[in-house]
Amino acid sequence: MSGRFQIAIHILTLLDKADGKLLSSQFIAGSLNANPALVRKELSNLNKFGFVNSREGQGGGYSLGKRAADITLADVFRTVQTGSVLGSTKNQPNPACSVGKQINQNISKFYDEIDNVVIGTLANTTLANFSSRFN
Amino acid sequence: MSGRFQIAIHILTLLDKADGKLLSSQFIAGSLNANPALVRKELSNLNKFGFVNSREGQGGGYSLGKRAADITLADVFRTVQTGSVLGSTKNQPNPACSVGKQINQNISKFYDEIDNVVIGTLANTTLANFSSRFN
DNA sequence: TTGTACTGTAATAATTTTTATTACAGATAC
DNA sequence: GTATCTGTAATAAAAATTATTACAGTACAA
Repeated sequence: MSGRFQIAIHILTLLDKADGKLLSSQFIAGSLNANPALVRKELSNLNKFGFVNSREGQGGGYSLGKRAADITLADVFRTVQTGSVLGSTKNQPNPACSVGKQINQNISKFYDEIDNVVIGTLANTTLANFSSRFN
Repeated sequence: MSGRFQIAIHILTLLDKADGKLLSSQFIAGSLNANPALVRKELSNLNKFGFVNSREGQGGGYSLGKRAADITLADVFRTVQTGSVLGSTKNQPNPACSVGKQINQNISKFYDEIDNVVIGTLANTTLANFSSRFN
């Protein structure tokens, strides 16, 4: 997987600490040491899920869209999740082989179970909780 | 993450089904629909961990190095694991920012916890169990 | 109403990671 | 000795990720 989850968490932690004050993508990118356009893209995605508010124009920027106590890391994870945490499952095994024929189905089902365990665990931590670990 | 875990599981399932009979990397690659050299590389890695035996020369090939009931998917996962299941943590945030300064440490610790949950769950399934799901 | 400082988003390029390919030395059976 | 394997390295191709650039749209403020 990419580093998107970490970026999303970082962004949301900053916004929580900002306590309602708007932060610009440039400021956030400065903390992340990443590209403002990339950060805006992630912010745009978080906005789509309602975890972030944005205001355009001069003096604009971003703020949390929900209370930090009402955002779990499972929620955040879902915004960036693409495949399974155990890896890609896009092999195209040989259907003439009895194992090859069934492996994708068996792996998929198994991977889904693991993903659910991960999400269940992530749901135990809120943004407020995570954020409180910073001085 | 890459597709290595799936490949490793696929290989081991084939070897379990082969029931001691040696399989060549070419045969395995045929089932995986992947490259023999890549498969040998993964087999070589599994061998390093003792989960696979190999025999060189004509008529050679690979077999399981332990009983399928004694190999858990957590064991297999460890052979291919590089970073956390939640993604790479190689950002270099701004140390001048109070969040940036501490985020890597906090994320690392948190990611480790999740990885442990995953590994704990994977430990509940043995290769024998997984393999039995195939007709 | 014009300039300035933002977001939103697309297009493209650079980088990194993953996978494939090729090659060949070494081992073993026949 | 020759054919058939493994072991491994070097290299190339492909895919995914991240960075960069650009610019239209929006809002504020002088």
